[in-house]
Amino acid sequence: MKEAFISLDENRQYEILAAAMDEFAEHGFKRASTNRIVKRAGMSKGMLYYYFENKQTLFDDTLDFALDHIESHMLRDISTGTEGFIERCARLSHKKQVYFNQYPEIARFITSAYFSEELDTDQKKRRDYILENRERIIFDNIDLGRFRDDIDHRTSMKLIAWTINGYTREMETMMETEGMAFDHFDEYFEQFDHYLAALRKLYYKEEYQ
Amino acid sequence: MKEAFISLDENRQYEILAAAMDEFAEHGFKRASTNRIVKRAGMSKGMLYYYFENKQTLFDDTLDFALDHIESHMLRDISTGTEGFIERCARLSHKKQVYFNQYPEIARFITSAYFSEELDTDQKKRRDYILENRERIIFDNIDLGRFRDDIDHRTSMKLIAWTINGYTREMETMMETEGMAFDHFDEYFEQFDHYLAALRKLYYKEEYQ
DNA sequence: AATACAATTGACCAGGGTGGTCAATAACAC
DNA sequence: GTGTTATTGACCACCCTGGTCAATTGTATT
Repeated sequence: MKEAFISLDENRQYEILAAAMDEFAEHGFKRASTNRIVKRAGMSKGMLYYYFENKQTLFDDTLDFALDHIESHMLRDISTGTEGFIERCARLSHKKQVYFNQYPEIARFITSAYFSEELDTDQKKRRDYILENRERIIFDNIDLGRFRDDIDHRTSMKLIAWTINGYTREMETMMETEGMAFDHFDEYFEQFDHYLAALRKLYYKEEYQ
Repeated sequence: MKEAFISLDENRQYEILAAAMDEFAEHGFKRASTNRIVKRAGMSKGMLYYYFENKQTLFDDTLDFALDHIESHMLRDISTGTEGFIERCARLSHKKQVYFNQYPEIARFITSAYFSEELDTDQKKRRDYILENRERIIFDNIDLGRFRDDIDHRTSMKLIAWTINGYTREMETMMETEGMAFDHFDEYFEQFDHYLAALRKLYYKEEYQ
């Protein structure tokens, strides 16, 4: 990341990094092609090496950017006030959904990096640290009293988490394959509320439904 | 697929097709390497072209084999006697789980082919037909009377399907990353039964729990 | 207009991988 | 020994790779 790149317009910076993220996500580091990256970004080969030292540092800088971005955009404002587990799950899922919808390149890139063996030790550490934050926060400060008592609380939480993840996953694939328009977005939130109400009826005591 | 390949030992046939499936799954048709395939299969370059016309027909034959295999191994014996939706979902998930565990190469290959744009029209049709069979069968002949009536049956079915898929997905990734041993397999089935009992308590009338 | 410097291009390089071929063997049967 | 089949891997022309760099264009300052 040379000064030439840093002094670039922020939108242009993102376009270039997005091109790199798409290519790395699709092919991994080794088989990613710098030629395809410059084609995706709409620039000449020379510019890439005017902006970055080489392919490796391009990848490193891109990963740094993506992890920073996730930390500052998706994981901030996740306050942990006491709430029911259903509400907690819904909130986190929704946050993730919105973020992944707004920055699909970053989502794809990080997802592929999550399973990649091509990262060095430091990169793996940082990736794991950031992505496990979400796991840590999900069980913090939960009002367990809302659960019905004839089912083990841990069991309830597992089942609820799977259910909500399943719903958001189905929405993701629907949006990917059909290119969900904005008018369906309201429908999506209505549906979500409907299912959450059902979950409360299933898992909560009457007074918390 | 020349006679030379057909007259081969069945196990050896599978080894070679498995090598091809792994390579195609990982890189797609275009970027898959015949050199890596022969290396994976432990044979010389010449043999591949002694067995198959060229890369394209190798892919076609491999896809045909995989689809046939799924149809005859995973989708047979799915009788549709009347049963509860939880039991139906569990049975199908279990069948899929066992099959994908036994033939992981086929699972990976078909999964990647499912999102591939490199298939021709006929191949896409056949793939869609076979894979949608599972979707069709899942709602057939369900004893809806078991559901509690204060929650819409369709809602219940959606929620249950998401839950069970979430569970099996978690097991799959656990097995992939940690290399689940056989002694954990019993534990897995115990857990599964435990969660199914909870689901029955949540979604069924008392007399069906 | 002239100069200086930054931004930008794409032809070019050596090296490596590609799908596919084929003459040379090895293995086996008779 | 002979004929047939199984098997090898060096080899081909071609394409793409990461990276370079002389040449060109753009822009601001004098």
